[in-house]
Amino acid sequence: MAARFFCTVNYWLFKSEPDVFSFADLKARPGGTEPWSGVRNFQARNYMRDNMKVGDLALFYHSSCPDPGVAGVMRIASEPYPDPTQFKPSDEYFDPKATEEKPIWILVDVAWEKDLKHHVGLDRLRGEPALEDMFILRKGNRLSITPVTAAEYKAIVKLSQTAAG
DNA sequence: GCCAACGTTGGC
DNA sequence: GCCAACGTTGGC
Repeated sequence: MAARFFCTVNYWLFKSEPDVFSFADLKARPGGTEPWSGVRNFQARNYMRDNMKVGDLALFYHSSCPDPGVAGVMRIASEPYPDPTQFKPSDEYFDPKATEEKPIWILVDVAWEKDLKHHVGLDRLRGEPALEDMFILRKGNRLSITPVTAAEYKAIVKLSQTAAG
């Protein structure tokens, strides 16, 4: 085998309500990059703070909308750093318990990576045997950021290559 | 708008 | 540390 760095890529899934921030919105940002602000759940924060690496790939999932499902692929584009919205009293994500010295909420920048040929709807995710253990398909799951296995990621990209039907 | 399910808060 | 109450999420 040729010498190379052993560098594993991890896979993730990020939920967003497309009315608030969609995959198309991300793509339209300068450089296709956006700080993923507003996460106010400790488990989701910990994934960003402790487990993500620059270059990891993430599925962009549209939730709470007429056609929930995976809309595209993005890439983790920064190390974790404090979410600036926690410090701004005027911001809807302001947290009075957070200080610049002791921030509570952490984010990463994400960047548009690639479009998928077809949106992969929730019904198709649920119908795919390779995804039966997928985190977001488990009953009651509400986490906005979840890990995805390489096999799950591949299965979803494969589904995206064909239209629903 | 409904409701199941879950995370967080706060009284004790 | 328990647990009831509350707020939020997200599919339908």
